[in-house]
Amino acid sequence: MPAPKKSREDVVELIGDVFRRHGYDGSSLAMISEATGLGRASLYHYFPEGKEQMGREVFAWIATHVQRDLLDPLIGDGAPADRLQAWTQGIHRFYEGGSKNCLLGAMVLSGGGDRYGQEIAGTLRELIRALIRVLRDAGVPATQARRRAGSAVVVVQGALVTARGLDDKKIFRQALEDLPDLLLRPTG
Amino acid sequence: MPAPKKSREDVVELIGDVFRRHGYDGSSLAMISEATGLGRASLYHYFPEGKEQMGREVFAWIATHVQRDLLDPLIGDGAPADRLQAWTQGIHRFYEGGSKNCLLGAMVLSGGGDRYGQEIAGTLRELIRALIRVLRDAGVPATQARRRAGSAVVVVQGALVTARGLDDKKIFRQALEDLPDLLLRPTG
DNA sequence: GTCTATAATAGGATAGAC
DNA sequence: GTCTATCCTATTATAGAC
Repeated sequence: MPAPKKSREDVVELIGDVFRRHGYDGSSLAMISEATGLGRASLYHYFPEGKEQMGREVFAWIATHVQRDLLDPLIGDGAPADRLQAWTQGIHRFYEGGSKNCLLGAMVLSGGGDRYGQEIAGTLRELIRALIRVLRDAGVPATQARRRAGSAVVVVQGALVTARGLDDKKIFRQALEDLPDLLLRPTG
Repeated sequence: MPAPKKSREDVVELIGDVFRRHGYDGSSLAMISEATGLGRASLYHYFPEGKEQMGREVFAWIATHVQRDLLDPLIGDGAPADRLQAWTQGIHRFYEGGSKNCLLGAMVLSGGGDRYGQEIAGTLRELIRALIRVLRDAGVPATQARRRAGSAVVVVQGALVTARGLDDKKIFRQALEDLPDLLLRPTG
């Protein structure tokens, strides 16, 4: 096996997986070293500013992938219901059916919130804005659209935490399944 | 000021607040010492087994308070809608309108999950069971009741994480407000 | 770019005086 | 029950050889 030769992006993704599982404070360089297959020295070669730089790059990675897998499908010009469907499918893939934690959520609750609060809030807000647009396109009144867009993000976050807390992915699948109907239900 | 004399329960609650904010791994004895006003030595006097014992007692504290503030209102014998209302109000108080994190959620994502996974899952499951009963009492069919009870917990968890991620408590209040109608909506 | 060694620090935990 | 001092370990981070 001729050393699979990981790209920098591969490494960043692997580091992100460690942060997801153990939070920021809970992730030691030893774990990161093992997960990436890189020795400590190599890690500092790639990331001279250490753990904090790793965190920054992981967030950059997340931002581009949220854009591609979650935001782009929402912003397309198909029917609103189809776009929402594409979005929930994107989420399903993104979090591997609930087995992967949300990095943003993990960071918020584990020491990353103080350090990366701006990035976290920014990504969440972008997502909410895209959802508002979809709901508006579907004819949902502005106030309701804002409210429901917020609760969509709430459900995704909650489903990931709860699935992990209960060690049961079904709850994640179901919450996701119910989401489009919930968002597009007639206003009353 | 004659040293307000904290009871053991007060101390445990204060420690819980530290865990909430910083997660398990993120909470150092220095933080705990400052939050409680007790020196390291005193902490070990009260908790000879150290941080892990603190974690255990915090979970015990949570269990009794979840019981009193969240489960008891749900289990009463009033109308289902009233019981749900009492529950959401309990949650609102419990988390101080979204400014306090969920300890279970924080633990899941910050090193506590490995140590206290059983306690976390147990508390969540109790809550879901109580919710199922309420929904059944309201005439919701069993399958739907299970599903919705799960999603109620999902919403609460998600609202707390998201409120913190966005640093915006409004999203928590709204999610909570919408919850009873969502749970009791006609099955379709 | 990776290895070995090592510094420097923080964190958890203990001992003994009072 | 609290204080001071201390130990041990893990962790972050750096230096220098190859």
